[in-house]
Amino acid sequence: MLSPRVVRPQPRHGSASAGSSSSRRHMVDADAANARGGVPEWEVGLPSAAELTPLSQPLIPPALAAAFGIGPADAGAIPSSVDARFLHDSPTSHLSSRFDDYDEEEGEGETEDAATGGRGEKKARMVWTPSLHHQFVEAVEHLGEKGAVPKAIVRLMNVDGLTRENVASHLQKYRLYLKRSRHGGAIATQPPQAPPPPPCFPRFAAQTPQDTANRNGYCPFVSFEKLGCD
DNA sequence: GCTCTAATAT
DNA sequence: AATATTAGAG
Repeated sequence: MLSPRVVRPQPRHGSASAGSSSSRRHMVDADAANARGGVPEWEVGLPSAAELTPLSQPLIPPALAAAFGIGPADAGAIPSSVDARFLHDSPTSHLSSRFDDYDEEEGEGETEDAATGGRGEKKARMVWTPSLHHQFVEAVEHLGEKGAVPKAIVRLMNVDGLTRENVASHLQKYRLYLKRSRHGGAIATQPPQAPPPPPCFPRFAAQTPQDTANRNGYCPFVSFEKLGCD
């Protein structure tokens, strides 16, 4: 029940700004997410399957939940805990979902603040899962170039807990991506030669050599190059 | 004063 | 690189 509302806004660097809206940020602990991506020791201390089962098999498979836009899975919202790789996009991707509800119990593992004096509240960053991004893109396209402003987008997406700031930030990047796409014709960071796609996953069109690198099939997050063009 | 956006920070 | 935060403009 630890409510992270006592967040300590550490003073930036001598900026005298005092207008922080106290809207709650709800995000998961970044540590949890980070741990997901970076555990190199899989083979050492693998927990028994019995431990994993209850976690990986909630009630409904994430993809299914996503398809129906329902559910505890919160398809679009689950950070990296749930395999976002299964949620490329859903047919009905504009139903509301939520990505908060994480702040409810995040106090469970918080121990460090006790040591440092109670000001160790960390805020997790939001994760734009493929589903969320898809909703985002749909909203943007529906609103048109002129209407696609953060506020409207947030409204259209109707995702609980999604803030205007979240969208604004994402939108900024998304626009950059669009610009770049138009300019170089394609993502000009890679040679026009099409790398021979080794069959990793049928559902994943291997697009970049990076995918080849990820031949274990795990895509932590699909960035704009891969997400954007829907 | 609010929202948008570009710049900047983490 | 992805997201957050700030700063300035409209």
